[in-house]
Amino acid sequence: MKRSRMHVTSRDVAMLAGVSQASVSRAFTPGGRVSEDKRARILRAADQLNYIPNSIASSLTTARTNTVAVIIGDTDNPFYVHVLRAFMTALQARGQQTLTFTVEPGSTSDAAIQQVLRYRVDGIILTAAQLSTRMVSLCHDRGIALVLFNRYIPGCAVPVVRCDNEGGGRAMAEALYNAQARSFAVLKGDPLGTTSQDRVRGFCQTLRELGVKAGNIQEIEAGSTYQGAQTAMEKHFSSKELPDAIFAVNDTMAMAAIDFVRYDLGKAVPDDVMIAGFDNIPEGDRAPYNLTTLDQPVRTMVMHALVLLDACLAADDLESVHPEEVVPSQLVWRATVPREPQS
Amino acid sequence: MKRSRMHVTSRDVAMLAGVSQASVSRAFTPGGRVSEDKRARILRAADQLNYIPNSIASSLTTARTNTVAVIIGDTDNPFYVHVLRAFMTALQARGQQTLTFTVEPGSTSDAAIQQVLRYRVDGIILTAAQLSTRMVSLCHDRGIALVLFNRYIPGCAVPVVRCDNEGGGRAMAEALYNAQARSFAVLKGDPLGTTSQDRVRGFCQTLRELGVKAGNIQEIEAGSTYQGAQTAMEKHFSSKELPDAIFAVNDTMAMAAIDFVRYDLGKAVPDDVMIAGFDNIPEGDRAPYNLTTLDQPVRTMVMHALVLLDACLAADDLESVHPEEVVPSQLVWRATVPREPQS
DNA sequence: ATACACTATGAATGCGTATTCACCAGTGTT
DNA sequence: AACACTGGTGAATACGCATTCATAGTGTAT
Repeated sequence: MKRSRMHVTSRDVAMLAGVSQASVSRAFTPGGRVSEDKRARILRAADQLNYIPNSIASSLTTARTNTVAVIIGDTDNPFYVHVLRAFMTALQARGQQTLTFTVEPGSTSDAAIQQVLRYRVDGIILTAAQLSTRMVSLCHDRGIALVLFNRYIPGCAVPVVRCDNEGGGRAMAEALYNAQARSFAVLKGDPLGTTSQDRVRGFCQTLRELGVKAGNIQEIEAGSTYQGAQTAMEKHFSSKELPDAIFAVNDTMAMAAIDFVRYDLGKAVPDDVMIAGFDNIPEGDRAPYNLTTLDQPVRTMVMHALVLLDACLAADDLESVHPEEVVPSQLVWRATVPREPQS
Repeated sequence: MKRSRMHVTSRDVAMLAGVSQASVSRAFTPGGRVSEDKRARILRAADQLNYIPNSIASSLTTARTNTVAVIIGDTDNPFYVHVLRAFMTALQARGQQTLTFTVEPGSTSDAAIQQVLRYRVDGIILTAAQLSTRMVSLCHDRGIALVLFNRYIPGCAVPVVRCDNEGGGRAMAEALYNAQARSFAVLKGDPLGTTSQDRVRGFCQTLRELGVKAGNIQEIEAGSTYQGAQTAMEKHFSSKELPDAIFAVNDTMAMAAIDFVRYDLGKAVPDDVMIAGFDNIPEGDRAPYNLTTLDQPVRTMVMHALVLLDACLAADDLESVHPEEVVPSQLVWRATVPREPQS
């Protein structure tokens, strides 16, 4: 008796409504051709039986699961948590399911993708995680849309949405230079991540173009987390002198740098050292930090990613779709870098 | 030609390996009875064809999707983000998929659950979100495991894992009282959330038992977010005097309170006012805050939740499973409440 | 009136896998 | 030598739905 109502199928509904199973299916399919009165009768019967369509079965015939996998590499970075939230919200609004995966930093997302492919997701969005080209072609062969978010694979034509990381680095270099900084440190993130690489490259290159000598640009591996940046700061600046400005490749690290400078060194930001970040996470706007940073327009980027996803889904030929959508970042002036030149 | 290899099925593998489709299925099923040499041959053929089993099809026959839905209500609270991460990690480690849903604060999770039920998830974990009893029975009738996390529905026998929120509130009341606080404010969270309710109740009740008059306990609706707490603080304490101690129902609000006291009022914590939170999010441990709070053992709670989930899955009769697992919180002494009585 | 376009409907079929059933070949037991 | 028993195997079937095909019904143009 419990069992009997555990699995109400379209057939049961059909029986109660006195129609064929096919009609029930049509009644629940948006474009289905059923007369209005019959549809009403069917819906009433369905309601009475507490019928809930089985998406699994439907996916089997339609070869569409209406599910998108989001693979997120760096859950320690609040920015990517916000990205995940934005994707979940946007996908939900579109009536799609979100299959979420985290990938340990350092390891590749191959296993996750392999797993995801079993579930025949319609598309995959990959943020902040490594990926082998083998997996790319695996997805490609299966006609599964794959969109990279803020990451790209050199020499591999995959749809990408990313911030203009290099441009952001450039802009920040100019901003700090204009604020009269002449010696610099860069807190670098994941060495394998193109995001960090590009930001650092843009930053350092621009500084050199501005005439800053290489000796005055200190590149520091900081592991991309708060902890990592903290220990890196400790290691480099406990005894040695601070540079004029520190550019952290993300806000979390910038916050660690600020905390270290203030609470361990007892110095002031920006008076003793300017500090800037990248991402513009909401936490950076709070009173203790008031962090000058570069805004990544998450919403816009997410939107672009989904548009790209749809394009892949619609295209019969995946070959035809592999654009690269590059969104500019924008400098957000706050208190950790003086706005006006100091003298 | 592209199409042809887009859907490699077990039948294709069977053909190449010269066996029946049934054997291929057995070769991929953990307990499947196949001879070793045949299994090897099958796996080789599968590898050659890039075969990936179709979980959708398999779910249709087994009535198991190996997928768990995690519904999260309060994505603004870092604590629940950590909870989500913990669940994702744990589920992944168990080889299960995570279907993630967010629910707008204020709205109920009924729609999300309805949606999730279509996908025939094996279980649902609900954190920080409202839920109607109607949905509970809907899940129940379908034999779908439902576990509430840090939330319960009064008068409804659903498996629950939660922190001893009331006990935590009590402990904090004693701690603050022992630190010589005599006037208090409580920053309350979601009025509908049992979490906030319980913490507040435990706190206030204990204070009264300690002899604090009701007039010296100020209950403030603060909406559970940083922003909410900030504006609540502004509204209540811009002109009026501060109490001896403020207990925020979660760490995020406590951080907002600290920031407000320091940066807007220019007063000191804990010298001018003690401030305590609840949850023990990692951010509270950083230098600017050093927040005294109550630790919720997330890992333990997540583990309990999954054990409960398994129990529901294993039980033929869902009726038999509806325990309530209550985990104690633990006071974490840091700097925002003086440890020794001030005398 | 006939042909035609179009809609509403049910019967039948297929999606890709797990599982049941029947069968067969060995292996040891009495 | 007859027996039960075990493990390996393929044919056939079921899972729940979408979709195709054929049929009947309705109206419009010829």
